[in-house]
Amino acid sequence: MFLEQSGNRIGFGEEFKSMTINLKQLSKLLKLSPTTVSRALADYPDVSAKTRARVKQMAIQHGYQPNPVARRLQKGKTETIGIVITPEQNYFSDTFFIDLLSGISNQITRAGYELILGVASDEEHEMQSMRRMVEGKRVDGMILTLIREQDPRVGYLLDRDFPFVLYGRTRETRPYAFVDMDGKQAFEKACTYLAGLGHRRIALLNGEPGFMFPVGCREGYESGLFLSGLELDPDLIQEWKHKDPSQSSYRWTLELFKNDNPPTAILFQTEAVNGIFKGLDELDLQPGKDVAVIGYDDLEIARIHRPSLSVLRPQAREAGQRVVNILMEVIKGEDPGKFQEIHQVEMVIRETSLPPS
Amino acid sequence: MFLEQSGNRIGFGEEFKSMTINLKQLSKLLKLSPTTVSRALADYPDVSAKTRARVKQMAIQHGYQPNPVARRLQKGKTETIGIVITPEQNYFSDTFFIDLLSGISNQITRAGYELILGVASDEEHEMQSMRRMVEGKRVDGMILTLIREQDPRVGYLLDRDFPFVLYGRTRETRPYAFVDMDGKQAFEKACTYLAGLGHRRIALLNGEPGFMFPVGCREGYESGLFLSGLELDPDLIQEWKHKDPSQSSYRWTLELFKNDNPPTAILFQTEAVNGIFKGLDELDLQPGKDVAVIGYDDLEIARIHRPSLSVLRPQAREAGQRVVNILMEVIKGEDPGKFQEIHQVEMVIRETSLPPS
DNA sequence: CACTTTTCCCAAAACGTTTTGGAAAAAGGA
DNA sequence: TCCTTTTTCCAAAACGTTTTGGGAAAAGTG
Repeated sequence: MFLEQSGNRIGFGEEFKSMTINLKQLSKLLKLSPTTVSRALADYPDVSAKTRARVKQMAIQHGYQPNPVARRLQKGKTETIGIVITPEQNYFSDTFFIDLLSGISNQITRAGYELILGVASDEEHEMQSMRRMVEGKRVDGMILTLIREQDPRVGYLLDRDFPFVLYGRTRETRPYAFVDMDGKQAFEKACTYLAGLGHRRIALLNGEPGFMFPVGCREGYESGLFLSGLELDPDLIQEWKHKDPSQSSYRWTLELFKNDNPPTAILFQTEAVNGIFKGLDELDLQPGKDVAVIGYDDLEIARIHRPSLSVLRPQAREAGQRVVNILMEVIKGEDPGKFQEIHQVEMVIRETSLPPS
Repeated sequence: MFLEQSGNRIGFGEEFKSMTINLKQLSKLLKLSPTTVSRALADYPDVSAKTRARVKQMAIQHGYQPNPVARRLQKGKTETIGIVITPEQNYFSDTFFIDLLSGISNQITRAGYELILGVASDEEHEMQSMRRMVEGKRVDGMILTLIREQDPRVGYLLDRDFPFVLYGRTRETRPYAFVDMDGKQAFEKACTYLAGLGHRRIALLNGEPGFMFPVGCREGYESGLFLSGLELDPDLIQEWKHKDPSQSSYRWTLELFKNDNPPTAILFQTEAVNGIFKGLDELDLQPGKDVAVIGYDDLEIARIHRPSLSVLRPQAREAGQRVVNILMEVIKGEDPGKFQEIHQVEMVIRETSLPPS
């Protein structure tokens, strides 16, 4: 018979190698059946307190950890979550995203799950990477970020009833789970704040069209203007491109002040700050002094810049943790429609949001 | 008996669900044994060309993909690679890192493997996350980045003979596999180039001490000075902190020009460019005009800045791919000592590297 | 035709768990 | 004491593959 397994004798100088004990080996050591050992470790009530303690002690002593692959096969779950990121879209210039990822990763680890990562260069590869995970039975659930207004990924996953949670929202009538930042409320707040300071001409540099987030930002901006009794001027609104935030925002800034009646305040995503500040500098305008500015996202640059930048600060880590907790519920079979969270965004007033001069 | 499995009948409106065929089910459809089907798909020579074709066709038709978990259990391999990143160290402000990750991810996918990601907030959690992967038998190999001069992770992995590849190097006498950028050659090249233009006072803002990369940079810098017949002035050398690249580099820049004999050129990592440019701006010095500057890493800011920034450009994607290919060899049992690659770094001359005025 | 070789296929074992469905032993109740 | 209930354990099945070790049929060979 082949039942004898290579033992776990610890030799000299080899303390670390083959620190890998089996359930079978462990049970042999304990003179118990594998069944009992497994159940003891899983705290089943049908194993006596005494043996349970004995098993656990021995397990610790020998550093036993159940082989996750075997467990996954038996349990019929991969205990794995997938996420696909796309560098082209300038994700990583943003400490915000790493915070989100950090929250996601830690919470997944806490649940004993794994996070597998795909890096896709464009929309097509993004889909391809996701399909590999889903159809290849490599994950139990997906996390989606950087959501587009029309996002084929969402339809794909809904069609096959595959568990997922969005960080963000999309235009889709079927119920799905998401965690999103309240961009609308944030921009409304920033806008009314500036108006309250006396600003009458407030410009908005919005995110790239096609994505969902800028939609809310614009809504908040318009609502903020309305609440403050200000009129909307299309000349004061523009979008920047994900591919080159600085370049497009720089050009727009120059454009903006050719206006007969230029703005006294600008709202934008902090990612685009370099271009805007460069543009202002070229026009001999000082941010915070000649023009009030508020950015969305509290990046490092916002804190270290002089004058320091007033910002809207989303809580990325917390959001990441919520995404994971929700995904776990959806995987368990809970109705995804129950989980639709919109998180408030804090405003941090620093030095660039003064009244007009 | 329980051998009967739920069939794979495709109903109306349920085209997508349970697109999940078994090897057993597939073999039943083909009226062949699971053995033969498995071997046919794996191109074993002991299955006739005709049946092989028939099997493959049917497999495609039903979208059969072997369950990776089951395969991993049988093969005794996880087909998974682990990596742990640490946000504190400002990784992600760097498009360089996402390029590296992109190369790694794509190559891993090509090999049919998975990349699992850990995000650790500090050194301790970094180790903890790696131990979970290694001792929990969750990965076949590890990729290490941001290597320290004394790096406990390397000793840990060497001690237990666990396959790994470093992106970078460390002080360790036992042989191990690594892919590294030739920081020494790069800084030497930049330094001699500047000296060739006529610069006599060249400053270096180096990376944080304790990490391995700055060691090579400094060597290259010193060697470049020496080759150009210039003397080393300790006042012209400083380190910045990973925690706040901009802040520390900003302060250093101001300090630097209090010198009686200030530099006419600066070498640094592009990550720190914001602080340096801010400092220069405050001193009314124009980069490229009053002070020549060359950065290490071709970040977006380097290209869009006016004047555009001359840089040293490491090929991150290619390096990532090499790391994975090497790791696969090491996992196969090849001697890690055979794989020690140092990649050349290209210099891109743009507008900030002119002769002294 | 009888023997050997080659071609083609398959049953069973194995990977390391968890779950199922008891069964033996101990305890409780009369 | 005898029956019932509770406690405590375990053998076997199952998860879905790949690998092992043949074995039957077909094809050569003399």
